[in-house]
Amino acid sequence: MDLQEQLYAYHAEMCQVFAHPKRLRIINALREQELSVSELSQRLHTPMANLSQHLSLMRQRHILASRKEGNAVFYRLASPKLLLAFDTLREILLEQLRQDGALVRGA
Amino acid sequence: MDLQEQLYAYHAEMCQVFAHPKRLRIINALREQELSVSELSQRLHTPMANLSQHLSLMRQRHILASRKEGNAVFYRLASPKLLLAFDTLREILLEQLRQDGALVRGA
DNA sequence: AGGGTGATTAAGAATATTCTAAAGTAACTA
DNA sequence: TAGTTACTTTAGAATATTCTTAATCACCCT
Repeated sequence: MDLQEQLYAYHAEMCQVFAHPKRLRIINALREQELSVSELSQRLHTPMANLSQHLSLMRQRHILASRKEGNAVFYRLASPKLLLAFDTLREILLEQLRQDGALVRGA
Repeated sequence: MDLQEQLYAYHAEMCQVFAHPKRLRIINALREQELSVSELSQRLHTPMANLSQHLSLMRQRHILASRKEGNAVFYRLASPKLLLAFDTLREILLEQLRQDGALVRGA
């Protein structure tokens, strides 16, 4: 595999993180503050085992970073630029929905 | 499913488009000009049948638009903002690779 | 050491994605 | 109209993702 392809492969792996609603919700929840797994579990109404798998994936891909305190583990966004990409895509999405005359009014 | 969840689901569907290296290459190839399927096929060294499936997915998700001329079909990016998101993510990626001391120098 | 809490890991079933090969469609050309 | 080109669609096998349940790990406390 040449360098360009390698880069595209990494790029795609990174984007995979965004390709699941639950992971997007995690990112959004961590927008302003770090949270522990159990706090996330409460906010997102999601079992810890499941969350833990998503979080681990996101950490592997360097989208999230974590720190341990006692026996709680706190996760945070690894890069604030992520939110720029996140928000840009959401903007495009909202434009599309508006154009399609779709289900969403004032979202 | 409530509205917020619906939005996250759409958002994730959209991001899925970026979660495959071949689709990222397609987007990059269409950065400055529209291209026909056979032109893409040559540039990306990918069979048309396979390309066609990726293109169709991307059109469904409103990432690409197409136009027919004779019996050629030309595809183009649906929104220039896509490139902003694309490039932002690639920047983050390159920063990571640099930090990791990883394989890539001057990419 | 033993028990409790918070988090991770493993196993496995259900589902989704991706590719190849073959068949099908649409527009051009002789 | 028959053949050709450009593209799309279908079918199906290989692979990957996601979730649930149960087991395990790490840290704290008495």
